[in-house]
This record gives sequence, structure tokens and C-alpha cells, in this order.
Amino acid sequence: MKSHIETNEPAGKRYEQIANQLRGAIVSGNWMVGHALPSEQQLAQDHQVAVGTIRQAVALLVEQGLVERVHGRGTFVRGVISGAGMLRFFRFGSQPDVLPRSFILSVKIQPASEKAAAALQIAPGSQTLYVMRLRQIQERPCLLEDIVLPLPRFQALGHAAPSQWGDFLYPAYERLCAVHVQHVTDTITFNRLTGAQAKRLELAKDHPCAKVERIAYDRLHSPVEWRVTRGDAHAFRYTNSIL
Amino acid sequence: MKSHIETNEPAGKRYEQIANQLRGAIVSGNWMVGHALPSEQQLAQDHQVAVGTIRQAVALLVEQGLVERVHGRGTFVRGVISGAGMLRFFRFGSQPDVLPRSFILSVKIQPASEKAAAALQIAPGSQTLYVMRLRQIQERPCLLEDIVLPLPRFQALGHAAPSQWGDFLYPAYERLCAVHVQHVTDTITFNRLTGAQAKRLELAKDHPCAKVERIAYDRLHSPVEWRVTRGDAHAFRYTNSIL
DNA sequence: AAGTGGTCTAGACCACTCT
DNA sequence: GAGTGGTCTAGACCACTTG
Repeated sequence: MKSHIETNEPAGKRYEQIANQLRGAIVSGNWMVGHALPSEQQLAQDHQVAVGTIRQAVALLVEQGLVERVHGRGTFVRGVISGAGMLRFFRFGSQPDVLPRSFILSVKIQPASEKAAAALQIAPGSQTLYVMRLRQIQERPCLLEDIVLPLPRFQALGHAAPSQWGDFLYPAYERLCAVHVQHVTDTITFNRLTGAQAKRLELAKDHPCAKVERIAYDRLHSPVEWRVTRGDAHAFRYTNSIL
Repeated sequence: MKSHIETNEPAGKRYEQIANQLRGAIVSGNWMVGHALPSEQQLAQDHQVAVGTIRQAVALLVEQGLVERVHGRGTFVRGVISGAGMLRFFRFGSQPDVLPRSFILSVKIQPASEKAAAALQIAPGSQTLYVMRLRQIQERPCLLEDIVLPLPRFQALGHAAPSQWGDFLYPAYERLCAVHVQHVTDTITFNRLTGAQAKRLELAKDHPCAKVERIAYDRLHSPVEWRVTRGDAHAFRYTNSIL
């Protein structure tokens, strides 16, 4: 035994330890979104290390998207991820300045299905908020979404009127439920519309559709939302760069 | 005028300048794939800067995927990108140890179409090597590819017998034509098969298909290959993480 | 044991933003 | 001008790989 004091920092690289501590302060909500971290000088003093070491620690957090450096101003806790909108998967003939509108078709409390439970890492049958949403551009319906949110975490959302949710959900999660979506995984497959789905999208039954299944995670990498989005396969277009 | 000596290093950050010089040595083929860069100490001396500055320069190249650090051994020029295989887009009932086979259906020299020319940034009508390839897993055809390669860069490939190309093309490009694919952009859309395509894939005409259009780039960010891959839409599955 | 990259220090000076 | 992050220096010592 090297020391009689139990330290729960299992040691390793100094900058990793510091990054972990900083991450803790962020994910615990101790430092809110937009909050400025202490200056590098300050952190170096606090942790009794050189500034360079602090810079390495912060670099890790930047890589993980938790934090953002701004030259001359400071380092800030990042908000909800950007560029996660479903519309990036589809090209509907919309000018960029035409914003899509959301229509909540239904909100129910119901037990999680097998698939939803697996995605959200909760017990099958747990209570969830189940939302159906239609998105349209210039009066034309284009995307149909089934959204499953675990309770009680999203209770506040259920209590608020859907009209108050707004056209984008992630900011609403943040505002009403203090849930910060930090990371998503999208799985794209191809399918055909059921009769009910086709009706909502004003397409024919069995029309080909692109299906995007998304799991959204918060800063602790806990899954917080499971979403299935369907749209016309012929409007689907997705570009990705690798390496 | 600050100096009467014309310098073609337009100046800026020292580590960027150095990174540019190193990049030049790599993309010019001066340092081949697998070649070890000089040690950080050596580079620091050569460029008359501190080691830390060299580390920043090399970090840039690592980010760009040009170079790879190995602790205790050195820094090495990276080869062809990995994980770019088309099969990652599809789930055919194949064990991971069953390797797909390639069949070259045809090789022709023909002028570039409008689309191919745009993708490859060459003049429409330029000479290209046009390859049709079928990939199959366990005797079952699954992917049909149209591949366009600019001439004269790929002349050596045209001269070699297709049987010598192997089951994977990028290593062949490297081996035969000294073309190093460094980066690709894939665009996914959904479509229907033409009669001819359907026949090759042993599916019905108008069967839904996933179409992946790829432009591959070398280390200079010049497009070197345009490829259109088609497969059964129902076998398509693609997962992507964002942020 | 010699050589490599990885971590860390303790500064200096520069570029940018805000007041 | 005061405070922030960005660049750069000139070292020390550690961890890993190879002969």
C-alpha cells in the first residue's frame, strides 16, 4: 500500500484526470450551457500544474464536443449539438429560408416496446412518453416521426402543452427537462410505408420510404431519445465524407 | 516593402509552414507510404524551432490522416484509407470471415460523360477507363458498380489483366498506378433498378435499390475515381454517429 | 542502451475581445 | 488596458520499441 489515503482518482495522465474533473463539473450541471470555464491561468493554479497541461486537458473536452474555445474571450460549455436536423437527410424543394413546421399528432404515456427499451437501455414495459409528430414544409407533409422518451425524465414535457414545445425538440428538451443532447447515432434503412403512415404523408400505401432510426445521448452517454423518422425514399439524399 | 527577398512561404504560423513542407514531401512521393519521418529532434534542428512546434506541425498531418504516430518507433506516412469498403453499407447474410469476390464485367476506354467529368473535374469528353464490376458473396451477386477512372493516370491499370487487379481496387490503384486514395465522399440515394442492372443482380426490374455515388480523392484532394454502386435497398443499412 | 514519441514544466510574447 | 486563448521556446523526465 503506497498511501493510507484512499484516492478515487485512480491516477494516470495528469491532463486526463483534470479533463475528467472538468467533465464532471459540466455533466453534473454545475456549469451550465454557455458558462465560461475558469481561465487557463486560473485552472493551472487550481490544479497546481503548468498551463500547457491545462491546455491538453481542455483539448480533450473540445474533441469530445463538450466545450468550445473562443480566442480572446474564453472557453465555454457547449449547448445542444447542431446539424442534427432530420431534414439534412432529405431534399425537399425548399429554399433554405423556409423553415419547417412541426405538428404534434399525439402524445401518450405507454410502456416501452422491446425495441424502444433496448435502444433506451431501460426495462421493457417501463413508462415512456410516446409522441407522433409530422413535419411539413410549405404546407406539404414530408416527415413522419415516432418519438419515445423515457419517464420520469421527460415528465415536464408531458405536462407542457405541445404548442409550447416549438418547432425543434432538442431545445425544448433542454428548456423543459434539462436534457442536453450531445451526440446521436442514426441508422438508415429502406422500407415501405404502411397504410396509416402513407396517409399522413399523402403518399400511396407501400410507397418506398427511407427510415432513419436515431438514438440521442446526453453528456453522460445515456440514451435519452429514440426516434424513427420516415420520409419519401425518392427525396432521400445523404452525403458523408470519410477520412 | 519589408524585404527585398521574395519568399514563396507567404508566412503565418510557423507550425503550419512546417506542416505544409512536410505535406509536400509526402504528396510529391518523395516520402513513400510506410516511410518514417525524421525524428522530432531532427526536424526541430532542421527547421530551427523547438520540438513543441514540430509536434504541433505533425499533429496537423495526423488530423488530416496523412501520417501516423507510433510511440517508441516513429512517425510514418500512412497508406490507403481503411473502412471505405462498400459492403459496410449493406448487410448481406455473410459471416465476417467470408470475403467478397470481384468480377470485372467489362473494361472500356470511353469519353467522360457530363456527370463523370464534373465529378472528376476533367473536361467532358476526356478519355477515361470505364469499368463495370460485380461483387458477390458466396456465389450470390450483391453489388453492381460503374467505375470511371481518368486517363492517362490509370493507363497502367488498363494494360494489366483484370485478373491481376485483385478483389479490392484501392490497393491495385496504389500498386499499379501509384494512386493513393486518401479520402472519399459518398452520396446515398434510393432508386429503382433498370432491366439490365436487375439482371446482373438477379433481381426484378424496378426493384428498389440503394445507390451510393462515391468520389475518391488522393492526397492532393484531386478526384481520382468516380464510382456508382447499386445494391438491393432492403439489404441497405448504414449507421453514422454525429458529434 | 539508444532512440523514439508522450507528458509536463515555466516561462515569453502575440492576437484577439471586451470595456 | 486588462484579460483571454494561441504560438513558441528550451528544456526535463517517462514509456515504449528495437537492436
